[in-house]
Amino acid sequence: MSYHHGNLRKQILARAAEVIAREGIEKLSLRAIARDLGVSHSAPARHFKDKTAIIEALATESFSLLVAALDAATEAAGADPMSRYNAIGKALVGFALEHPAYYRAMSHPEVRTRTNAALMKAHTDYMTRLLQAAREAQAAGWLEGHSPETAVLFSTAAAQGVAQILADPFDGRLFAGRTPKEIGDEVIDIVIAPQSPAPVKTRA
Amino acid sequence: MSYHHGNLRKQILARAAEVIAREGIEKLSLRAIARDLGVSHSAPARHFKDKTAIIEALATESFSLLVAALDAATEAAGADPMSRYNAIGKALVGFALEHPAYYRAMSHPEVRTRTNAALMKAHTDYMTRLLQAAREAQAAGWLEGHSPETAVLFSTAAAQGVAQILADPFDGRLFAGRTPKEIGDEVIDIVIAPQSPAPVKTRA
DNA sequence: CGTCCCATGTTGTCAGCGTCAACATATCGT
DNA sequence: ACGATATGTTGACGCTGACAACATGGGACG
Repeated sequence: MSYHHGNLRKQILARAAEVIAREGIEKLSLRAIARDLGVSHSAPARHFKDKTAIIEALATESFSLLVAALDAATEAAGADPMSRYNAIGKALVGFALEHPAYYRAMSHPEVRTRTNAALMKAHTDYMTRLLQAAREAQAAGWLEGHSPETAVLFSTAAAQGVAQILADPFDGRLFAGRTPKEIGDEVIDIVIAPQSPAPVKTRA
Repeated sequence: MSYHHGNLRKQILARAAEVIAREGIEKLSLRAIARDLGVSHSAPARHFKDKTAIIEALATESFSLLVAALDAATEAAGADPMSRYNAIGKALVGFALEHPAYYRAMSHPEVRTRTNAALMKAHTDYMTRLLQAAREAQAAGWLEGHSPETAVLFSTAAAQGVAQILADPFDGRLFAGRTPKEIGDEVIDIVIAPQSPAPVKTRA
């Protein structure tokens, strides 16, 4: 198919994801990746205009994967709006724990300052899912009296915060004996009650 | 007092904080700082063994400042445990918004892998405050039925998430017309109701 | 089938970076 | 007065990301 190497672009992304997952996003090096793939030091430049472009591509891919995961979780959660939004929260935490490299790429500040069209579209798709599900949960009585923006901010902040803390080995010691996923799910159940308020008694 | 320059150490930290606040932690450069301060390129090495040590020092200082801010906020909040913990949440968000450089230093992953004694003590002091206040809030009925660890995780995750999102220009667009601080406070009131559940009607 | 274009990879170069080692000098205790 | 020491300087090394110039092979098209 391709020229000398084959699907270099894909392999660069894969290798970058490995490095990010194992050593953190700071340690990413174009030249090291090129070495690992047995390719000259500036071969990656043909596929990514600079280093940030790699993270950008990972972030874009990540938003797409995440949206797919959220959609799957939403569908599996049935019809109840609270169950659906709760499932989104849990899926978000699960995604962060299962794909740390992707998650870190998404939240990397360098990426946020770029105006790549594909990235922005992927991000918008993601935000759309959240806003939509949050709106439906609100229509079912969740956080009545608050604006949709506030509700989304509250829930995404909690979910992102949980994901970040659980993925951080420094704070991980607090939660001996239970898996991060279990703990994350418990917290998400606090943020978004797993069922619409039939039997549930909220206390302001 | 000092030799050629004076209080170089302090100025390095101050300049580093400026750079982090304005351009982000990625752009931090020892040599650039040295140039800015009119000093040779490896003068900083006398005060910080490597680049991460600067961030580490900022993070340590930051935890101390934050603890002081939390203590002040707690005291000003009066005796009610929920008010006190609520005030801690708001103080945390306020700190992140007012001192972005310090806040970023605290949450920088590179710092988390180090075992600096002063840093760990400052971090422990901080966590102690949170756990203590959360326990008292729980004793007052907040999040009954959950472990203290879960309660702290929920609230710190939410607070950190809010701080991170509000400090991010990318997501900031959602909240036109209101200051980040106002929005953050509203979210904190969701996380931790601002008063203990007497038969009082809360007004958001 | 031949030829040209271009996508892809290579080589070489540059400035900037963090870190280290060797050296210089002002300050302070004695 | 003087020597140790804290602090700053100079120079070097290998690494990095980025760029420009060059090489090559595969596909488009006559």
